[in-house]
Amino acid sequence: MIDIEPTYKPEEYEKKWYSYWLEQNLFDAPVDPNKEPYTILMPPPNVTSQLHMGHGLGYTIQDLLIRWKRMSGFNACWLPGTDHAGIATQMMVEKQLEREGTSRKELGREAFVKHLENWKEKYGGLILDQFKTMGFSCDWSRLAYTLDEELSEAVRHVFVELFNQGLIYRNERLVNWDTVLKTAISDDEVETKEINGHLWFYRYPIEGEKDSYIKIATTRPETMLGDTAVAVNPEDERFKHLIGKQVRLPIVDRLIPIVGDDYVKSEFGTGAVKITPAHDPNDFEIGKRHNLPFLVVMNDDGSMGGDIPEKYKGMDRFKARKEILKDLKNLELFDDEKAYKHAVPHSERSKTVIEPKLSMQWYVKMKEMAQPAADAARNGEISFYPQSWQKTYLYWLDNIQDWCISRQLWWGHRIPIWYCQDCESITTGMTDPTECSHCNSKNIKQDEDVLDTWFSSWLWPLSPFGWPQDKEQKELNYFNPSDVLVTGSEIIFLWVARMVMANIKFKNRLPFKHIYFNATVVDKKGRKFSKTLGNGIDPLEVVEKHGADAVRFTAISLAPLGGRVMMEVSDFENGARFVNKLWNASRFILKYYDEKTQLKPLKDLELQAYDHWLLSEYQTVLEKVNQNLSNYRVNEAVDSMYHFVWGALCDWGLECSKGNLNENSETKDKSLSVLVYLLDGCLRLLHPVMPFITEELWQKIPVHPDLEKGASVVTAEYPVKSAKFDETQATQWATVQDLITKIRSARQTAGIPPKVDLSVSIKCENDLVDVFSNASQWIKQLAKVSTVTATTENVKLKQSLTQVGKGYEIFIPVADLIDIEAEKTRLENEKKRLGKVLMGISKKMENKSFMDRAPQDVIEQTKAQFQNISSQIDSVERNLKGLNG
RNA sequence: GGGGAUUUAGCUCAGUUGGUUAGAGCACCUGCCUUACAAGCAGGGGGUCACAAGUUCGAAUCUUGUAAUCCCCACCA
Repeated sequence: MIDIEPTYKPEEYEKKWYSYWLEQNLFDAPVDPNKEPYTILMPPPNVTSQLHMGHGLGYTIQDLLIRWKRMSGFNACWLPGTDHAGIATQMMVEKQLEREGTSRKELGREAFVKHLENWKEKYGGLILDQFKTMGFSCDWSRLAYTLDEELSEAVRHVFVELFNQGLIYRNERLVNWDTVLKTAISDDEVETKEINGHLWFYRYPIEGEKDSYIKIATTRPETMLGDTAVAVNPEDERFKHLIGKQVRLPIVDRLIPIVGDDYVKSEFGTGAVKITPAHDPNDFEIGKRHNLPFLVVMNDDGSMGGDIPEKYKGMDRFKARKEILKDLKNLELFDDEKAYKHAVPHSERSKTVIEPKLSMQWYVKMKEMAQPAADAARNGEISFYPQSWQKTYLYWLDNIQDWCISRQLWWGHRIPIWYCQDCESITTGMTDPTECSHCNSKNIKQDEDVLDTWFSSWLWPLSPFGWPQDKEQKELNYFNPSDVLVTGSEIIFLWVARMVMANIKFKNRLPFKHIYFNATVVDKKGRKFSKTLGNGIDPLEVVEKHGADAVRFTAISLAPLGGRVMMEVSDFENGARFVNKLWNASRFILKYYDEKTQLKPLKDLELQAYDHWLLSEYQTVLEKVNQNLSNYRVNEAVDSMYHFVWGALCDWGLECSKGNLNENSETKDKSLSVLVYLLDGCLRLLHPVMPFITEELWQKIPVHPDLEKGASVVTAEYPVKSAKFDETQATQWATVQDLITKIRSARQTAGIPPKVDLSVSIKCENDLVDVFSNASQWIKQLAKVSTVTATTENVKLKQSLTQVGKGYEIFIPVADLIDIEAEKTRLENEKKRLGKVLMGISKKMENKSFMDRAPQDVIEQTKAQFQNISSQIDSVERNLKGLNG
């Protein structure tokens, strides 16, 4: 007897096995030319972040795939790492400083960066430990961090390279300015939100004409301080004559021209637009077209500033909005206010309203790099799961804008550009210069800004593999391209598309072949998890309660391909139940195994019909699982495992075996040979989903002669389909199951107490007589009846419970145990139901076109069905008569 | 405004080239401590497949339209 504790206690096994795996170096994937690599790049989490359910799901899927491929014989490398996450981390630390009553300005750049590094040292490893708790099998020897020396060198290499190729340039443009974080952010970090705002109408007096005005409409009155024109459509009859004239800008008392520009839509608002070139993207373009001055009237923090009336200086932009309106009213220039719903850009990070700001920033030219990245998707070299994301990807690439890569932050890779204070030229290079490369002046100063975090992340497929330092690039050439990228669709542009571009640009090949977008985790009301709502699920809390395997199993079984997945804490009980089931099933099987047990190869055994059925189901599940995993239909793969273990192995396999296991006989060894074989297979099958419990159990089960046993289930062979059963017997057993279910049903619907002894007679077709007779031991056992007789003869039994199956009828004499009337009603209903079905079929068969045009096999099927249903109806009718007489 | 989806049992979803009486999990009802598991076993109820039209011998499945919901992209002041 192999003793297993009555309940599975995850905390007792998880740490133990994880350490064991690490000791045995089972997750490491050194370059091995004799083995085919299978690589997944882990999307690096923010270095200071904590594990949440989103990670829980996405990374569990990756671990599932990696473990599956590792067991399938691949050199599986899951590259782990973390991202310095410029904005997020700096924001976090700045908040901390604020609580401590200081600020980054007060500390100064050097001290602040030092502070951040300490912070990273302190909290940086946390999420990686959490990954270990989840059982993730990353190749920890390759752990990378975007600020590592080698990775930083790759960043610099790329910057210098692109700069030298003229693909990086500096320009003054309108950027998305975050007034809270005081930095520019890229278009992709902006989210537009519908806001219930206002459209305000007011007038500007036309210079030199008494009581003549031009009326404009705006959502942002505060920017009028920086107006340098009013624009109208040149075709607009109402305003044509005004073009070329000037208006006197109220409050600031400045003369500005009225210009004609096609951009203005006559039908919107008043048909006249105030133009603020330094604070609005459209106005910026108009400003350029008409050579208007660019007047900046706002400070970095969103307060008003510049050359404006004293009263507004330093006033917050939203307060200034109200003040301006008040002042316009006082001047009797204000006309009207209308409720107006419009899209307003917000910062993804700080959530504040984005301010378009005129400033000098660094950009990467993208068009040229985007082309091959788009082609790769068009010609199918790179494929998306779900496929529909391809369109989104292509749309973005086809309409790509240049990438603003400079950030006014201190946390990140500092831009390797030096400005000469004397000749004003620019110096860059792989090493920090000491003098200007043009005039040799020592008077040079490095750019204050750092690079966008994604400028290091986009090199993730390359830089962790020693690129570009390693001249031979053995590592990179082995692992790149990786096989699949598993990530969230929200970073398809920020990260995914850019990695494709970088990999093509610098390695002339793709970073990965497949892109799988995992579902977004939301609550039962469809809301995203958020701290403020408090609706999140902490995966670690759930792990503590149910164990990592239960969490992994549940997460995967709930997650469809793409889209959203609703989760609540109670869902994880499902996983816990399955873990418990697997534990107990194993406990049951192994209980009967002792030193006298001799496991035999399956081919040497004379198996029962139910064994063949079990083996057949097992083969089916193996095929399904491997196929579904290949298609990234992970929830379906897990679903079929669950159904095999619970519905086939436990509900039928173990139940059928019960009669055979107690005796010290050949049947016991035979049963155990099959059960241990299947259990071993199930543990391997389930291991990628539930690594801990499967390892604990697998280590305990005896070696089966048909199977190999190694040091760990981590590296055991993943089972694949290979027929080892008799299909005929498997099918016959399915009929026996059907019969057993019908007997059980008859008994329960008639309300016969379980303790009452029943005997069953079966009238059946000739070939079923043997099938049922051979199975009588199990029919008795599972249907809880004392005798079973099967015959082709008509059975004449009065007052019987009856059931009709395909090719057989069941009679259970019950004398006065049943409510005859209730039974009659049941049979009448059954007759009605079958009648309806038969009607449908006969309609089909009477339809001449159906008989003429449908394929032969469909017609045959329909005929057989007709036979079947009619004979069922006959039986029901006969049974009804039996009850009456 | 453009694009991508979704709509099947009370809930979450399968249903892979159109073809037996549309499935699963959870929830619900009933009966059971039957030699692992009451975190269990057994049985059961529940669906005009969003709506409408079309193609077809045959539609949950294909086409078109309608409605509702969700996501992404977009500079109409």
